[in-house]
Amino acid sequence: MDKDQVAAILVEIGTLLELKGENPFKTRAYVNGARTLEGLTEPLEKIVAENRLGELKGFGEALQEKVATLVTTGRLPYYETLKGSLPPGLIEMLDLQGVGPKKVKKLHDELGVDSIEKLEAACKDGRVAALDGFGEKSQTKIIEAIAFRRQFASRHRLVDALKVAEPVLESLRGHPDVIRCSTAGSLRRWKEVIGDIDFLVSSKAPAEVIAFFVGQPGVRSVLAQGETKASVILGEGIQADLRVVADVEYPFALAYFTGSKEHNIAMRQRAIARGLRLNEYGLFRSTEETRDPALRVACAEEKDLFAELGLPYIPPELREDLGEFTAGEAGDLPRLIEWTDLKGSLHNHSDWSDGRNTLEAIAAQAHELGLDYWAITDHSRASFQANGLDEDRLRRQLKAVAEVNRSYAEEGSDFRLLTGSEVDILKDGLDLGDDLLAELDVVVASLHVPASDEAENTRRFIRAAENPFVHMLGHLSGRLLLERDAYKLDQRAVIDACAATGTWIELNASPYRFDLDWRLWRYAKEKGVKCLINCDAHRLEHVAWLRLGAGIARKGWLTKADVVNTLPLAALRAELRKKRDRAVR
DNA sequence: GCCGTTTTCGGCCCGACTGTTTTCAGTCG
Repeated sequence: MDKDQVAAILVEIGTLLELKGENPFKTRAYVNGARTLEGLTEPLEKIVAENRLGELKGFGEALQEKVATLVTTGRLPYYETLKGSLPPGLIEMLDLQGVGPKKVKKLHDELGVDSIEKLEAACKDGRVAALDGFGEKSQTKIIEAIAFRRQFASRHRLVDALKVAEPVLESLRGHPDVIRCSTAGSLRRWKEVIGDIDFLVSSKAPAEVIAFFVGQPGVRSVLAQGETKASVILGEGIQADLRVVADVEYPFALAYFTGSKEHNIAMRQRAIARGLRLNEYGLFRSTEETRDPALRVACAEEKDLFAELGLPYIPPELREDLGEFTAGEAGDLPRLIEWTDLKGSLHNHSDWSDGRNTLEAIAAQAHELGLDYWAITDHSRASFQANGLDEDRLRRQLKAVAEVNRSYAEEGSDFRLLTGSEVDILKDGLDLGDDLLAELDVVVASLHVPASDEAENTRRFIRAAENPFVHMLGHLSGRLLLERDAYKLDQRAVIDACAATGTWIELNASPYRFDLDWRLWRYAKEKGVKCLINCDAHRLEHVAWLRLGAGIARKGWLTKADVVNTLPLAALRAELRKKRDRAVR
């Protein structure tokens, strides 16, 4: 059983204990343990085998024993007994907005409700409103929550959230009562998948701002509206929360609402260690709960707050409590890549395979945007569903690319299309021969039809990395966010092989992929594996994904020096030759 | 269930909003 499966079970144990009315700190210990496991970059199996679970944060005797049992036997009797003692529908009921463990327990104990369907029925005939502690409004809200859950998923891709958040932010920025404003939460931290959108505003007139916010054109319903905060559902089914604070509180609130929760807890503890108290209203010279302005440590911006706690500014992308405090104290925080450092993309498609646009149109756009180069790496023939190119068509495409480049050269422009292929990794090797690969500027090797066996997939990737003409591996895990899990694959073993062979790894910037996952880049970087931030563009507008991909690279602690496609064309060509030259020697 | 310059017990981050309360519990972030 791998770390994600084990983590999911720990979370479920926590939830089941909550439903049983257990001590909330006990339930939280399980969830904390799960978070720790999810953040691991080395195989859980190895940690268990080496008896090192106890070194993990929040792992005492009970968790060590349970996780070891799960990893070694794939089962856990404690969990099975616990799960068997509660109806499975109760967990699903927790998904409902405004319904938590206490209410589920009461609904189950008093009405025998053990599924969303039965809950809906109980609401419709008024049995819920008649319960102690419930009323008409609770009943109506539950009915609405059930309808909402049916219509919308509660998780959204970053790109979809940005699309609705950015216009609202612009709108807020233009309001006369808004002094400062920002997105916060997981959106600001650039998580690949987000639950809801958070906005923060500073203002002297919160009521006006809140009224303006809930009246935005995209708002389809208002979940809550108070004096300092409001929650709405936007048209696309994404929940958005607004918080309004005084301007003097803004830096503290921004840090607080940006999170992550784990990062905030560490920040708070740093404050406590200095005899201070941190909350969303300020950093106070007090150990008691207070909002006394006289006790507030003055901070004009977030960076001042970090400085008070003995830290350099920590960019939002790094605020996951995954080492930013240790690195910050040591002065080792990386200077993160900016998306404007990127000079082009080395994995893209055209209408020769499954892309939408012609070579000419693609080149014109990339040139116009001020990029230095853009590689055309259409699919190889094995991807017949994508109209993959066989050797003849690829040779013809090389001529067509040369033709486009000639026109830029004649204009005196340095912009160039690069030739290439996204060659399929097949069972017994690559879909194109080495002779032809050697003629291409850029070779991306990707797996599109995985085996069901982890070792087999790992072997195929390692073999591709060993090919001297393969520059990089494409969308390694094969995951599609919110749609499809990663292939069964030992990603760290593949990263090791890339390190050994001088092969690069792509950070596929498609917001459906973001693959390699940001959590693995620090491992790759440690091993000396370089990154390429590639659009995998199939349409002109996908060039915008460079910005998204760079944000994910930032989340993976990458600097400009770690990313090959920050190099200008001549230097890039030199890098592209290195692995091949080494093979020839 | 975890943890320890508050150290083997007694804490565990903390505040806003809602609804059902007549002073607060539940939920959420």
